[in-house]
Amino acid sequence: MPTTIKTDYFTKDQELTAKFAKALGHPVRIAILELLNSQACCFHGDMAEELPIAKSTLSQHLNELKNVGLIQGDITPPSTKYCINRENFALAKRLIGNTLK
Amino acid sequence: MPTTIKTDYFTKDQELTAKFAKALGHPVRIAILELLNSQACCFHGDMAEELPIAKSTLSQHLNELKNVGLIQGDITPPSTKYCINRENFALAKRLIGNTLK
DNA sequence: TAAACTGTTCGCAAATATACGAATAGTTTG
DNA sequence: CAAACTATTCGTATATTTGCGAACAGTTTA
Repeated sequence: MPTTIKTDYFTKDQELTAKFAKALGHPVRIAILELLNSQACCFHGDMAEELPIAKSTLSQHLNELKNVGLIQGDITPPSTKYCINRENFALAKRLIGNTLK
Repeated sequence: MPTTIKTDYFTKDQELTAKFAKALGHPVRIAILELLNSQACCFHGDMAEELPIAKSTLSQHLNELKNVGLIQGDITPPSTKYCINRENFALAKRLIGNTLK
């Protein structure tokens, strides 16, 4: 068997593609994005009413989407407004679409 | 607070979109798909040489991709040939792309 | 300042995902 | 038939994800 160097195998793009895809890998998060997409922006509370999960769980999902940059949160207590990050939306679409080409 | 029915909240499309995305949510599986995409088909052994994981782990990843229908395996011992399932590739691209529109 | 309102964070439990090597299962070769 | 070859399955360990309710943190209102 030939020796194969396997250090740092993955490219940044591959890592990023997987990261975006992973963030999309849950129905709740798909639903969140569709909600945000259908309206300009959305408050946490509005989504909590629609989605079949506890508020704390919703916060976690929103946080995951925020961490990969697919959405952004405008925190002005007592309420928080969430919007889609169009730039990263497009990037994610391009990366994933490229993998599925 | 108005009563909201939350049973069976997610649509089939939302579930399927999440499923596809989840399958894409790991760099190894992204790399696998890119390998398969760059060549017509690929043997397990060819990929095992390229990827920084054990063969058994590779089998698991291939199995996940197969389970969601993104690839298909042609098992003719002692070797197994894997190909991309173009139909579901396109479906996944359409569903995820639609979410990110 | 107390109470109300909206979200987040914490602490925990259960379920999934990831990874490896050993053992196993089909073929083909000697 | 034994050995070699390729790949999967098994058993196991660890890490991550998902989910909830309780507790907490900023504002605004009474």
